[in-house]
Amino acid sequence: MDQNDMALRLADAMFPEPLRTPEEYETIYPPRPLPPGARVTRIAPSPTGYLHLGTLFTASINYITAHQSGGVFFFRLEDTDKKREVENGAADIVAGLQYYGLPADEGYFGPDDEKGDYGPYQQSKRASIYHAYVKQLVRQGLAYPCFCSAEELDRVRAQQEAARERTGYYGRYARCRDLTPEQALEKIRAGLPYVVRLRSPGDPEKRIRFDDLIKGTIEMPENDQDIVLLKSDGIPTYHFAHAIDDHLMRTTHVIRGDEWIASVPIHLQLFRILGFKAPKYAHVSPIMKEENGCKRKLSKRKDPEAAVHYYAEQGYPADSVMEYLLTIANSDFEEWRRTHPADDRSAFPFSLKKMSLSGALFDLNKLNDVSKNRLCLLSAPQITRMILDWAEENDPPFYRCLHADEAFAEKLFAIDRGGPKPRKDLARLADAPAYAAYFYDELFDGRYDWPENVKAEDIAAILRTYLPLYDPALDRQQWFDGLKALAPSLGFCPEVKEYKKDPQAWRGHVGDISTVLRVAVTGRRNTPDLHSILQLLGKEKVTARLQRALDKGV
RNA sequence: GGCCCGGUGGUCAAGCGGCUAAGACACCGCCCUUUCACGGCGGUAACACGAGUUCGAUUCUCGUCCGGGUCACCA
Repeated sequence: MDQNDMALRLADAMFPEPLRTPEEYETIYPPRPLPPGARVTRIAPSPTGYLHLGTLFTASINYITAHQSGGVFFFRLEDTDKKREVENGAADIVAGLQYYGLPADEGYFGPDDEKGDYGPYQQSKRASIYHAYVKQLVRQGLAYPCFCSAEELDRVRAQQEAARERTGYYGRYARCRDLTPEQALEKIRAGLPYVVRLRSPGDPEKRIRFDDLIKGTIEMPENDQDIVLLKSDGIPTYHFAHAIDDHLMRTTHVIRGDEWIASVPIHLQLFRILGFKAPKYAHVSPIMKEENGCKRKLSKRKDPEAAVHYYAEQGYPADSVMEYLLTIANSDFEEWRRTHPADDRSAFPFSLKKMSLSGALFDLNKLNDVSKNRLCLLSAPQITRMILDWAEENDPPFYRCLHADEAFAEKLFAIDRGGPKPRKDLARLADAPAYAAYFYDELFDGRYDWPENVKAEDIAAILRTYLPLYDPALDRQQWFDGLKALAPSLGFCPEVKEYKKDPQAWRGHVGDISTVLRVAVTGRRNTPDLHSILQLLGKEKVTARLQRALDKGV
């Protein structure tokens, strides 16, 4: 029996189960009938935790890239590491993408819920596919079983480190590589556990070159590591699954985090050995965080803002988060947004080439600004609905107040909204309680932020004088004219301009009077239009608030 | 340590051999204004360092330094 036959027998011993051939898979998963230029992209998360901001970022870039080219964006679950799996991880990620407006066109949607002709989209269900290809590689002598234990591998690595040599399983360190098929067969029959490794044809003296769509041309040494293809439980490693899946699913553009860039030589090698056309790669820089002067990747464990849940809890609408992410992705997005305030984001001419080469620091200020600019565009019914939904989850007392009279709530959020110059008080829905508290006696904290340029005695005088005067029948102009008329008797100037000419002659101006009233009624110096607030509150409450402020004193 | 990638104001960033080195956020000031806002105007503030190429370097080359990533039966 020659070596070739032995290789076949080894392959059969390793994979005794009935398997399809790679050729069959080629016909089962034919090239996609897509117009030229259409890009097929994917998000392929591992369910090891909740949806991460970085995953969302990468997903949005994949989504846009596919959709702007008339292609397909699909979801593949990389659940090959059972040890690290988190209970509702997959469901959370799927739901999160949906919530942020990035639903996949095809792929995994739930344990028994898939869409598309290129599945299964869950790697744990693709074992026989991987095995078919590994079996072929074993037959060709391009892969072999390795019986080295974790301890042996550790020992070798320690030696390599001590000798200042390159670590890993390659060259003369690839001990199982030289096992004859007979020897391997014997160990398998003896029941020894093993992994399957690639017999790497790479030469580290040679260099490979590839064009990353974001980073440009990159040159690296060829891979000569006999990397693991199949773990001892028969499940593939990321590298191997990537090659098989992205070929069979006909991915044209692999857009992923740049922590993968160092393994591109492995991936390219795999595609070549398998006879697949390699996809185009685009490696996205991570979103960073600054901590005592050091930049580092946003960490799921340490940073609450890494988990996408954080934004929902804080009341940053999905729209705001996506807008912020796009400003990071393509810096000219902001300019586009200014000129197209009402357009859908999908109309923005996104380009991978405009992506930054280095990782951006997460900037809360910027997020707030972006979010304010989005929230101020919403209609009163829209924002009220969002606040209601947010509060129901996150602020029950506030919710109860709003919910008791939703029409009233809508009126209060309608103040100064909808005009050409909308206020920008809200960056998050979580800002709403503080913004609206004074409309509700239950929430009004009764603290007063009196202006320091008005004397306490004047404040008291203003309140006492105005107390019986508020008339809800007056419109804004009449109401304010009334304040002006009242001003001189209190020693205040009715015209600000005149006051400025000779401040010494007055105790203040009409603006100060309205500030005093504002603080007495709301406790705050910063509120929307006072007249509207008084109208909404009504005569009885206004009077009660003025009385209370008077009683409490300054 | 090896291999990659990067380094323009506090942050995000334009820039691709010649510019008083854009713009946005944040901060400060002024103006507008009945208050609060919105808005407008203005200000502080940057090419990591050293060589080289060039008439001329933020821009090209090399080196140094700094930052990040990666070197698993994790993805």
